[in-house]
Order: sequence, then C-alpha cells, then structure tokens
Amino acid sequence: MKDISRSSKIPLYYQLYEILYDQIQEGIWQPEDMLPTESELVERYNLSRATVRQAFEMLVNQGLVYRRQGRGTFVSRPAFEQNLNRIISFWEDMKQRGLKPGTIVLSSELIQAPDDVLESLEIEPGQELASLVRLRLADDEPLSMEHSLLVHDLCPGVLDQDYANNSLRKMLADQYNIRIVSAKQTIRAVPATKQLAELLDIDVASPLLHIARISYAETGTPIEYLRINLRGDRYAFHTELRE
Amino acid sequence: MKDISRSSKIPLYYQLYEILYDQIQEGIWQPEDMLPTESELVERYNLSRATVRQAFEMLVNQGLVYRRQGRGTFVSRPAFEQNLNRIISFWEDMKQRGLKPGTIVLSSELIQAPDDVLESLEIEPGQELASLVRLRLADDEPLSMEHSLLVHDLCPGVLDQDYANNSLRKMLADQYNIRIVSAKQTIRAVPATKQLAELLDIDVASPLLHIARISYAETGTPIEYLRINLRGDRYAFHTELRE
DNA sequence: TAGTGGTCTAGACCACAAA
DNA sequence: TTGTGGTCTAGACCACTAA
Repeated sequence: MKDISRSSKIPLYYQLYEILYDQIQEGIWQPEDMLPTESELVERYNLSRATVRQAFEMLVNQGLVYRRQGRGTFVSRPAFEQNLNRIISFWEDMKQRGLKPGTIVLSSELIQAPDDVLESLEIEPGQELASLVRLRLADDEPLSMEHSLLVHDLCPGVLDQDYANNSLRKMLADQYNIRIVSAKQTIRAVPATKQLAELLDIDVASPLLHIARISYAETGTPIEYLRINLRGDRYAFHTELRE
Repeated sequence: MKDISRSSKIPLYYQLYEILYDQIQEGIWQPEDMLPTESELVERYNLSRATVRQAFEMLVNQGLVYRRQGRGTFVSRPAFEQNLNRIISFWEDMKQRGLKPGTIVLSSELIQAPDDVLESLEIEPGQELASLVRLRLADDEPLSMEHSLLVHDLCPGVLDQDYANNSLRKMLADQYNIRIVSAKQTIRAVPATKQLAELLDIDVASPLLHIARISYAETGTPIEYLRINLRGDRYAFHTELRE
C-alpha cells in the first residue's frame, strides 16, 4: 500500500489526495461505497484532521466523492463523462471509455522555441523547450498524436524519462513539484496532413479533432503548450451545459 | 458596511464569502485589484485565519479571484470565453465573437420521430416531432447547419413562428413557459456530406465540427434533440480546464 | 527584510444520522 | 448513544515576492 512521504516537497494533503484518487480509479471502492472516515485516515497516515479534510475537499470539488454529515464520504456515480472541463490524463480517459491505452514515443528532444508559442508560454525568443511527440493507441489502434512543448528551464532534464509508461503530469509533480492545475484550450476540426494520416492510419484530409492547450501551474505560470490531433472516427467529446 | 453575525446560523466563513462576493459584484474592487489580506480580515471581523481562508477558497473555486503566494489575492479578469459549459444562443455566440449573425430557415415541418432519437427524447415510436432546419450565417457567409427536433406535444404549434428572426429558446420560454436549463452534448469531427458541402459552400469531405445535443427543461424532461454541423475552417470552441 | 499566502497541527464544540 | 462530517480557534513554520 502506498504511503506518505514526510520528506517529499509535495504537500501531505496532495499526497493523500493522490492515494485516494488512485484507489478510486482502481475500483477499490465502487460507486456508493463509503470511504475511510476522517479519523481513520488521521490514524492511518498520522496526519491532522485538517490535512485529511483538505484532501477530501479536492475529491469533492472534482465530483469524485460526496460527503454526508453524520454518515460518511461516498464515491459518486460516474456522471456523464465530463472530459471537457477537467484535466485528465490520457490513461484515465481511456479507462473511462473502456479502452486499452498505449503510447509510442516518436520523438523527444530539446528545441528552440518557435515564434508561434512565445506569447502563449510567456517566454523570450530562443528559449529552450522540451519537445515530446507521442502516438497514442486505444485498443492497439492509433487514436491520436500528441505534441508537448515544455518550458525546459522549469523542468530541466524532463526528457530523461520513459514517457511510454509514465504520465508527463505525474513526472512534473513528482520530480519538479510542478502541479498543473488549470488550462485553456481551443478545439477545432481540421483535415489530416499527409504525415498525420500515415501515423494515424487514416486517409489524407480525414477529419481530426485538433486541440491546442496551454497548461498552467498553481502560480499561473504557463508550463506546457500541447497540441493533440485525434482521429475523428474514433473520438468524441462529451460535456454537460448549464444555463 | 456589512458585518458578521455570531448568533446567525449561517457559518462565519459563508457570511464573509457573501460580503466579499457582493463587494466584488458591486465593483468595489476591479479586475486585478488586490483584496484585503488574510490578516486584515482576521482583524476586521475577528475571525481565525482558517475561517478567512475558507471564504477565500469559495471565491477561488468560482474563479472570481486568484491568489499568489507572496503577493496577495486579486480579482480575476472575466474568463476566457466559456462557450462549452454554458448554453448560449447563436446570437449571443456571434456577438461575443464580433460576427454578424444571420439565419435562413431551410425547412420547418412535423415528422414522425425517427428511431435514433426515441431514447434520447424519452418518447414512444410514432410520436410527432417538430423539425426545424436552419442555415446559420456569420458575416453573411455560411457557418453552420442546425437541425432541431422538438417534442411537439410539449410545444404544439411551435413551428407557426418566424425563426429567421426569433430565437427558438426564447419562443419556448415566452409561448410555452418551457425553460431549457441544462443539456448534454457530444462533439465530433466529421466529413461534410455532399448536401452539407453545398449548403455550407465548402468542399465535400471537409472537416466539420458536429454537435449532437439533448436539451432539458427544469423538470429534467428532454425537450429538443439538436444536431449542428459547423464549418471547421470558421469555428472553434474555447474552454478552460481545471484539475 | 517584511509581508504575503501555503501548509500543518492539536485541539474544541456542533449538527446530523443511524442503531 | 455513538460515530460521522461541519465549523472554528490559535497557534506554528515555510515559500515566495517585493522593496
């Protein structure tokens, strides 16, 4: 069982949040199951109650659990997939959709920042970016191409990792104490270029869902410029609207 | 100046939240203005710091303010267009984007409900639907094709109106007292059919953003099944994500 | 260096639900 | 009555920002 590291730079409440989050994702608790009580977690992990509550609060804000005074904390039923308002990893997304995720790293290198991302990432011309290109598979079939550009000064050496098996977000959190907490994105429908068509195993000019996303750390600092091209025949967004 | 009541049943943090919320709404602080610090509020209202932080947290969660370690708490700028979480009319959308809206009604008729919408609209086979097809223009150029299917029993005679100049939502609210308050939608990238290509003045198989949306009244009753096909070269969604 | 918000502790009392 | 989460206090130390 995972534990909490006192020496880590990652806040205790966040470590607990990750533990609980993972356990819910792994299905250790099913919808409507009651989670451990606050006092159980206080004892189990040797934390104060306020710290435990802070972790729970994150889960509540995400709609993953709900709390009832006098009763306990329970796993929510999965809502209509809400993959447009929340930042989730590719792996989580595939799991929610019942598909088997796969990743092939196509390239991983340091580059000079191209002009078109300078403003988005709030950096100067010539600054170095870590460029990571990954082909994503769902049930062993190509699904999408992801191109990440990271401000290398903020996470030096970030490319010395194996991103076929590790989440970039997790690496940023664990190794550099950078937590991506918000993002802005634009979604378009675009035709597949010849290169994309080959990689994704579709016809040239087939419709793709194209996402351009800027991700920010808690401080509001831009961390990543991400472009995703998703096969239009294999992927759809689901979202709920309010008045 | 409003104050906090210790005898009230309303939690102290919530009372403070309301005070700050109102003051922001009243424009006492403008975007980018710094709010009082935690310790100022602790003194001013005789609260503990944790209570003050709880009030701030609510404001942060709503996106009304943001906080920066070492600097302070500031009023947020009005957000990046949030056209994926809110139901807005075509008119409002065009206005926000600075484009001139236009509408051409292509067809308006009663039809038997096709099988593929029965479940979505929670109706029986053979039930009558009002079908309304509109071409939408932006700056006098074709932008999208919208096909609405309405449960006719809930709004009889709804098609006896001029939808070139009137909003369907407004008509439902004014004439039938039906307010659409929530919706679920799916967004895909699809190739333009020959018919759509002609209407939208694009090449066959050009990428389109396709939306399928079910809209619900306050009671949770499905009202409308809407399909929109938007030109990929002229339209993009913008949205913000959170952890 | 002074002042900000971020994290964390160790208590306390309360409201609510279930047995 | 017992155990749950909800509210609140009074501290402490840390990380970051700006002067």
